[in-house]
Amino acid sequence: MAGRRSVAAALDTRAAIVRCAADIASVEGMEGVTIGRLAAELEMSKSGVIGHFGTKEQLQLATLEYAADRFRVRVWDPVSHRRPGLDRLLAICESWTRHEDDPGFPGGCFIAAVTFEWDGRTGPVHDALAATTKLWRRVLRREIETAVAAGELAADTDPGQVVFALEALAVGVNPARQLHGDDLAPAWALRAMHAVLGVPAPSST
Amino acid sequence: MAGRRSVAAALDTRAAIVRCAADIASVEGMEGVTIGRLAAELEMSKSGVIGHFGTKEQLQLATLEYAADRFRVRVWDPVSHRRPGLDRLLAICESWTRHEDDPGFPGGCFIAAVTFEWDGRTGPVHDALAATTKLWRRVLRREIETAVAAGELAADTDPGQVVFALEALAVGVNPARQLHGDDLAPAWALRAMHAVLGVPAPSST
DNA sequence: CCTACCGATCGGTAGG
DNA sequence: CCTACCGATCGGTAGG
Repeated sequence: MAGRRSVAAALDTRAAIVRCAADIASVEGMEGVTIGRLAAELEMSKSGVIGHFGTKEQLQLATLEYAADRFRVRVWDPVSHRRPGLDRLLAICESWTRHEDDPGFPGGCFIAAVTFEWDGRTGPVHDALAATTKLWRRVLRREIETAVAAGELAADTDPGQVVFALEALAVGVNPARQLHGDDLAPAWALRAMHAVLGVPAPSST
Repeated sequence: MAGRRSVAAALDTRAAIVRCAADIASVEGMEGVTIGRLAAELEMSKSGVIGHFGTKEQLQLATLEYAADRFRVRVWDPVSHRRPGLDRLLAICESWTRHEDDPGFPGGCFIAAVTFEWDGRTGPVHDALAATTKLWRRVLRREIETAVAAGELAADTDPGQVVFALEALAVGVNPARQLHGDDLAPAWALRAMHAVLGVPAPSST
C-alpha cells in the first residue's frame, strides 16, 4: 500500500514537473527551463527534479511529448468524427486556429515556440520535433488528397504546397498576437487558409 | 594617426563581434550568444568583447539592429524603384521569399528565429523587435492600400489580414526547410502569397 | 584591449 | 525524495 502510494505520488510529481517545464518553455523556450528554476518553482531540490529524468535532454523530450499530446487532444481529436476530405480539413483549420487563439500555455503555442528554437539545431530534441510535426503533416496531406480525389479541391492542387501554407499560417498567429497584439490573427489565419485552399471564406468568425 | 587607427580598429572589432553574434543567434537564438563563446570564437578576452557594449542586452540590441539592416538591404532596397501598389507588392514578395531561401545566416533567417524567441517576453529587446517589424508591416500595408485604391486588388481586401498572411508565409519558410528539408518552401510561400492577394500565381519559380 | 577576479547559476553526482 | 557537493560557465567588474 505504501509502495503503491509512493509510485503514484512519484508519477504525480513527474507530471507536475513536465507541466511546469512546458509552461516555462512556452515563454522562454526549452533552454529557459533549468533544473534549478523548476526546483524553486515546485519547491523541491534539484536532485528531486532531475531524478525523474536522468538528464536535461530527457526532461526536454518528456516536455515535448506532453505538449504534443495536448495539441493532439485539442486539435485532432475533436475532428476525428468529421467526414474525410474537405469537411474534416476545414474542421482542422478551425480547431487549429482556435487552439492558436487559446493554446493553454502562458507564452502561447508551445509547438510554435519550440519549432523555431530547435529547427536549426541537431540532436534528439530536433529529431523528435521533426517526427511529431511530420506526423501531423501526413494527416493534413491525406485529407487534402482525399478532397482532391472527391473533386472538392481543384485537381491541380499541390498537397505539399497547401500543407506548408496551412502550417505557416497557423504558426504565425502566435507572434502576431504577442508581438503586435493582433487579436484578430486567428480569424485572419482562417481566412487565408480558405484562400490557399481555393474555397470560399466563411462569412464570419 | 595612431589614435585614428585605434578608433577604426575598435569599430572593426565591434562589427566583427556583432556579425559573429548574429551568426550564432540565427542557429541557437540570442540567448545562445554568450560573452565567453564570442570571446573564444574571436580569440579575445571576455572583457574585450563586453567592453564594446557594456551589457549583454546592449549587445543583443546591436545584433538585432545589424540583422534588421541586412534584411532591409536585401528585401526592401531592391524594390524601391518599383511602381507603388501591386507591382512593388509582388516584387517584395519575391525578394522576401528569395531572402528566406538564402538569408545569409548559418541558421536561417535571424529575424524569424528571434521573433519566436522574444515574442512572449518583455523588455527592451522585445520592444525593439516589435518596433522593427511594425515598421515593415506599415510599408506592406501602404502598398496594399495603394493597390486597392488603384483597383489592382479587390475592394473588400482587408489590409491587416493580408499583411498578417504574407508575414506568416514568409517566416514559415525557415522551419519548413530546416525541420523538413522542404527546398520548395520559398516557391510554395510565393504561390500562397498570390492566393492570399487574390491574383494569379506566377507560372513558375 | 588585457589579466585576474567576483558571486551566481548551470547540469549533474554521491550517498543516504 | 533530501543534503552536500563537483567542475564549468554565466554576466560583469577592477585595475591597468
